[in-house]
Amino acid sequence: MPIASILRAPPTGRQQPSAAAPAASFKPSGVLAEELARFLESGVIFCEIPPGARLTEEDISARHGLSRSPVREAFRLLAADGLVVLSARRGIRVTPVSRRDLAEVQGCRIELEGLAAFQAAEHAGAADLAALRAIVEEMAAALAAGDVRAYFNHNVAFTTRIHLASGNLTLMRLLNGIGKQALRYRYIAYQKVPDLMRVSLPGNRRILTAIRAHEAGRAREITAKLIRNSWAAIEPHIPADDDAGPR
Amino acid sequence: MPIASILRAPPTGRQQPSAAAPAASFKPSGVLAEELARFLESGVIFCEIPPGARLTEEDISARHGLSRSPVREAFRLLAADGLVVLSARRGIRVTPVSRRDLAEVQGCRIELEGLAAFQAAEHAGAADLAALRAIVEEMAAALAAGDVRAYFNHNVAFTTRIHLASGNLTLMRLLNGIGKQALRYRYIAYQKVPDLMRVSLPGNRRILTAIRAHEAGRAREITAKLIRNSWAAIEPHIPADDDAGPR
DNA sequence: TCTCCGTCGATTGTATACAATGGACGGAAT
DNA sequence: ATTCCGTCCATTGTATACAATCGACGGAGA
Repeated sequence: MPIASILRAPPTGRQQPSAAAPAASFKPSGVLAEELARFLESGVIFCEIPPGARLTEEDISARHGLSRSPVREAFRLLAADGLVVLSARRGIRVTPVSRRDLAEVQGCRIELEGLAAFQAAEHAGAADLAALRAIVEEMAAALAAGDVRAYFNHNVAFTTRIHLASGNLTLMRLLNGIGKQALRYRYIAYQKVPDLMRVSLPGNRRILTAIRAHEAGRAREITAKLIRNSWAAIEPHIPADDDAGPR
Repeated sequence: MPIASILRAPPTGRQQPSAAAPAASFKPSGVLAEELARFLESGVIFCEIPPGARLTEEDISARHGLSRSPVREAFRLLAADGLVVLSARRGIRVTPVSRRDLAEVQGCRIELEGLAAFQAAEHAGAADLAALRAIVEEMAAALAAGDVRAYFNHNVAFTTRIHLASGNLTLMRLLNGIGKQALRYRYIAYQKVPDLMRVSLPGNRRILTAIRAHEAGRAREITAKLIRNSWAAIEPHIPADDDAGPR
């Protein structure tokens, strides 16, 4: 039982659960599969469930006191976002991190985030600009307070708001997919290299400036450069070769 | 019952089906959900199941003589590729086509296919080049024979082989997602504008030339231009505004 | 006639039982 | 001692039954 105490408390006990359901670990409000997916997702992103960890549907459903149906569906959702790898009848594994994977993810992100920034600069309205400005201030506050996790969250919000401002639903879908995978690396980055904040904030300010001025090409360039920066900062902290590594 | 006779024959009758299972419509070999997903997928791509059509899990499972479990999973797979839209408790609809959607898809494709061509030009080995050359010849043959559907299939194979040659698994995953959606538009294009073949073939030849010469930037440029061309050719054949249209 | 509310049907969400498969382990034959 | 084969176990794939929810329809009241 490798990942011991991470996902322990079953949450809800809806309908007619045969055994009594223990305490809650996430909100059991709406669709169980999605709630569970979000819960597991954050676990993976913040490396509370370590890369390469092995999971089973049975295990998770027992731990959370729900049936395999929503658990199974949740895992499919994670797999679609590249956070876990499903091997038929051989269990489920959290996608390992590797420099190669990092390179692929960041390479794609440069294109897609660049496009998002470009289109955001073209289409951004007053509401978008105001929201972005507000988020940047929160980032600045988090930096001043030295709160890495808060900075990280606001940074993610900033990025997401740009995606929204692009008005391109398909692009958002793609970014959402790859973004989940990228978030794990981004979190590792801020955790290992907190000083990244100092580089990131001015960069994001410049992106906002470019968007406000409707300078699409420049917004794209700055975005790309920022991703390359963080890429370079992360890389030393990722094991050199995990893809063909031990199982 | 709108989409009448398209998906009629149930396929397998595995395990203990309560009623006798009619004739097969797809191969029941391995994992039912994936087989079914591929079957429905091609139905959507080739517009045998028309855009905007409404489907239900019950309906499909009855038609194919299998339970809702694999059907449900198949629809999740299609949804992940953007081919259908799931509305909780209100049924499933084939993603409508629209000029706006087309613009989004093609915009993203320009970036991603461009990146794939770029990286393919960097990494392509002898095997990749040989395969690409062979496919181009098949495309030429299909053009000579005036076989639109064959040309389309080979064209898709060509694109896919470039993705493979890029060696970027993450990029392939993204392209696979958006690619499915794009295929529908690409098929409409070749169906409505068969002459597109005449423009497409030389363009693909030039991409191959650029890849063979390891001219990554040029490979990207030509790819982007080719997509823009087909985009322009398709657009007039898509209804102007389907997104906010009638339900 | 118009509006509001309750009932009902259609459809998906969830729970559970069973089947099938792939790998690990152990025993027998060489 | 080594290899091959058969059995068992873990895990997912599939089938089915039941619950919950959304929307539509119709009736009662104003």
